[in-house]
Amino acid sequence: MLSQKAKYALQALGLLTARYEKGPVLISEIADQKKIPIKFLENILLELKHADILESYRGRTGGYALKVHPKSVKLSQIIRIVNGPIAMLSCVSLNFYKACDNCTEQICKINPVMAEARDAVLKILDRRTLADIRDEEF
Amino acid sequence: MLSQKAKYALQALGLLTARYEKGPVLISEIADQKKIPIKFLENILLELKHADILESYRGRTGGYALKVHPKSVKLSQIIRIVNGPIAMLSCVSLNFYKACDNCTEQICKINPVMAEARDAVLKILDRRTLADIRDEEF
DNA sequence: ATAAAAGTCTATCAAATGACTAGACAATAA
DNA sequence: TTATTGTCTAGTCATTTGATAGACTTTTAT
Repeated sequence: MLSQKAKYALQALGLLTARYEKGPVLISEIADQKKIPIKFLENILLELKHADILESYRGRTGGYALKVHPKSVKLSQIIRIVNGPIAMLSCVSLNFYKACDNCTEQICKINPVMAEARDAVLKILDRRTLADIRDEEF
Repeated sequence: MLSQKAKYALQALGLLTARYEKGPVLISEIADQKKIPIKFLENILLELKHADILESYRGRTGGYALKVHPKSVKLSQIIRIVNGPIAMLSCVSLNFYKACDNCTEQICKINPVMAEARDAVLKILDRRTLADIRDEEF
């Protein structure tokens, strides 16, 4: 399951995508609309900024905005930033690989199944972008 | 990511599948072979017994054995027992559904993507059974 | 200038979860 | 009848997660 943080991140990005190229949005506005604790949201947005997904402006007319085109950001990328590995086992992770420490056997039958599962999810999450979770406008 | 517990469960089941219809296997033997802390493994096997996947025998010739045919146990089933939901969001879970509490919008764009992702994993995990992760024999 | 408004950053906290352990108990076969 | 095996409840300990506090910096409107 995705963490609450990851869910919040996706919700915030849905809003920011709808506002793409329409000027920065206040953290407080996002927090209000999406019912996210504001200080928690601050951390999340900052992390996404550090990952070059968002850009921010300070001062009176400040706020957050998408830094790149919505279609250029895969959902898999977002999830990796705010939630970590997508694979079910680290020994099968493409971006966070780590060998199993108790896997004595050369031939593990679990590994290939989990690799299949990983590919199946990635087939979805690599094809879907921020544009796909963009908030409807009113 | 699957918990350590889930990983241990799958490893233990790989061994028990190889021993299917060959009499009960000691917890201590499984723990040794798979390098799993024995008391932790006890809990896991007990849980799988309560879920009717395993059966156990006490006393001198005791131990654990698969209760049903390996091909009749889907990996998705095991994961749900020892790890919980397979879906990335509870609002998209088939077996552990729970509505989002901060989802004010009628139309959530995240939900359908996560449903797709869930279906993609399940396509693998519903088709694979214990027979697919059965330990090789020597 | 300067005050108000915005994001930045570090630190902290409580609660939940995860991984594991202890130990008394119950059943069974030799 | 006793050694061996599983049963079960409870507890510990470390880590992660979700959330908060508050001082600080930057920016803009006046």
